[in-house]
Amino acid sequence: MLPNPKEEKLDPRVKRTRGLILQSFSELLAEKGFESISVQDVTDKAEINRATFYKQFPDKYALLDYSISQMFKQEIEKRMLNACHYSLDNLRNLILAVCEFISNMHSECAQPHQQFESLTEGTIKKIIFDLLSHWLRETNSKISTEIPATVATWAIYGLASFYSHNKKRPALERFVDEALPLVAVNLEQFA
Amino acid sequence: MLPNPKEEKLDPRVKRTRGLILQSFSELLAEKGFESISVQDVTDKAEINRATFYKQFPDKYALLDYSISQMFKQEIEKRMLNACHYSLDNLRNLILAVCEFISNMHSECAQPHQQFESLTEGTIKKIIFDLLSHWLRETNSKISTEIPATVATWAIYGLASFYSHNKKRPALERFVDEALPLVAVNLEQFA
DNA sequence: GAGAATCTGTTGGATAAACGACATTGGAGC
DNA sequence: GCTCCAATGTCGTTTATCCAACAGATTCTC
Repeated sequence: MLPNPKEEKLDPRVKRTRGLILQSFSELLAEKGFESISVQDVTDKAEINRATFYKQFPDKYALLDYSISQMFKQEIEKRMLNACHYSLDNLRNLILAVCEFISNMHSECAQPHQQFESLTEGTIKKIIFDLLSHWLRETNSKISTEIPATVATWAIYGLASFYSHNKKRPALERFVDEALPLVAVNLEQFA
Repeated sequence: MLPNPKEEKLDPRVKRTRGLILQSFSELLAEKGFESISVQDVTDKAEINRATFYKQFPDKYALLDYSISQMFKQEIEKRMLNACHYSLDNLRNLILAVCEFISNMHSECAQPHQQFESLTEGTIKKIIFDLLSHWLRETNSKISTEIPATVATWAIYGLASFYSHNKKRPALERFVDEALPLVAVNLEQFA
């Protein structure tokens, strides 16, 4: 993965511990709201020591961040968006991915409150922004990528949020096709 | 479990490690023969260090013993045979359990050679013998339990082995019903 | 049958996890 | 207000796991 060339050789113990924490955390999220999940709950279910949790994460908010980024990055990798370049089709796939990810998040979590969403929003947008910046810089154009990437990031996230909150969710493909040009217009100079 | 009142409070790390080893070992047994499974194979699949394996088990034969006992004891516990006493019905259930366990072992392992069987035979018989001894001693009869338990153990194992090797396996229930009296006759004095 | 490759069982030193304990915080119930 | 209880975050010590390396044994290959 290009934008994430780290954590290859990681101590197996750390890998194992994080895996157990992530697993039990996501199971707990399916049971109850984030705020009512304690670090105790997580470590009990994961069968690890509470002190070990704090060696891996400062607190449960850091765990939430890490958990969301891992899942979202995994989604990106699965669609091979991390290993490619900017194109209208890839942009379309990215928007699709974000819409589906956020929708799934809402359906898998027991209580996806507004507060929960605002906690995850920044994490997700950061990844979108990094990916878009990577795409745009790759074109070697001399235009600054920061502004266009920012606009596109917020637009994409906003679309996905809107879509996932929509009671009568329209067909996703149609929705994305309708929204795509509005996002792409600011990126055309990189195509 | 009465005949196994040990290993309650075990270091979580040890529990985890053994679990990973057992899991990957049984997966490997489903792929290839015991002799062609190396300690390397097990630790690679389990994602633990090879030195860690040797802290838990002297060699792969010890792992086989441990694995078989764990699975067989679990089967016994599932049928609640460990928490009860001697009766014709319980004896029948025990024979059923042994027959099914050995049959399953043969169907789940890729290459259940004769050599493999002789390695597991002693382990299984030990557990049967201990359980029978436990049952018989519970009756408080003054008769020595050693001889009757030995005879019954070998008979039961022999029946199960015969059954599992039979090409045209008869209905298990019928088979056991036919064999049951021959085993029970030596234990009637404890009923 | 010589050489290469693989597996074995073991070691010493580094590091992560377990454990028990502690002071602090914040909420629930009275 | 108050007490009680549970969760938090931190610490020092002990223990299990990791890792690299080793010599010896076995198997493969040419």
